[in-house]
Amino acid sequence: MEEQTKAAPRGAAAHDSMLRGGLKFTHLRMIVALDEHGSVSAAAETMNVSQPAASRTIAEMEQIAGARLLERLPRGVRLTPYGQALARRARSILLELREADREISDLRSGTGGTVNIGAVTAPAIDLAVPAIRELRARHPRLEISIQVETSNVLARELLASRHDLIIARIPEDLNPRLFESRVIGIEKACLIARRGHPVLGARKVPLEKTAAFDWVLQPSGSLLRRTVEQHFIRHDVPLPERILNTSSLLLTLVMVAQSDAIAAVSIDVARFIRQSLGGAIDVVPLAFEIEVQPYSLITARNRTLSAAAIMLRDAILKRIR
DNA sequence: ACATTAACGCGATGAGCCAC
DNA sequence: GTGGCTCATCGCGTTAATGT
Repeated sequence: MEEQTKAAPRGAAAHDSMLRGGLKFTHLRMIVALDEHGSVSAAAETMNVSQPAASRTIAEMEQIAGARLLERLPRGVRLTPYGQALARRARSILLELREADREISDLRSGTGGTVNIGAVTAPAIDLAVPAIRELRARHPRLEISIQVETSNVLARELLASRHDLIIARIPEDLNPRLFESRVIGIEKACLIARRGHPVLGARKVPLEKTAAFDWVLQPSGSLLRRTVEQHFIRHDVPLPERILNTSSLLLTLVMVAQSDAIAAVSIDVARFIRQSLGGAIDVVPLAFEIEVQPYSLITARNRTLSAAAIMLRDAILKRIR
């Protein structure tokens, strides 16, 4: 009986040393700053305290955690696996607090909420914009921000809590477990050129004919670009040599309209351009289709969406059913 | 060069006491 | 019971000295 009462507490109660030990907001900010800067003095500077104060904060954290959180190196410090675990959790707690801050601020200001969405170009035009239009009609005071970028950029922005949700693909170099995603659309791409472009004479333009011209492509490593490059490799055609890298659709269109440059864009984008620009730009007819990996509606795992973000997500999902 | 430790200062807080 | 005052304590910051 005596042994029983002396035994370590079980379940959740066995893992509350952080709470009982008095882990503070400052500690969370410090471990994140240490992870980002790799030095106590740099972390201290970002938190506007002296370096010894930071050192004492670290000692407190290690005392509370009951584990060594940092390796002291000749130049700076490095987080131990314990430190990394705490930093990861601390980041998520701080992000949640930021979200709570935003939600309270929305409620106080009576704006009806804010929502930040990111999307790659095609679904931005085809899905995000119509969903936003619909939402705005129902909730005119809702503040909505949209960023159009490549999946690489958007996924990182999502993890940094700068977006509530994105329509993109999870980049190969990021852990898919960090996200919750649902495939919502396939994307086909095509090549575009200005009306009257030399390649447009043929019924089916062979790829090798296009390689000699300037190209406008998304930055290296982006999915659309990789897909296009794979077509060149598969058809045994040397890759274009003169490439302008940009993720800006506007710049792409200007380049294509004002020069002999060829660009790769999604079919949805091309359709929109043809309708809107009065035929200044044409689709290059190819003998094959360019299929890009499907895109998904992606949110950060373990992050609760605000009411405004849920409304936008539902408006998007409604359009694909 | 960078981290830790020691000594100290300052402001916030709570306990104890007293007057009203 | 309430408000005002004093004082001890605590938390958290600093600088200076010391260690790696």
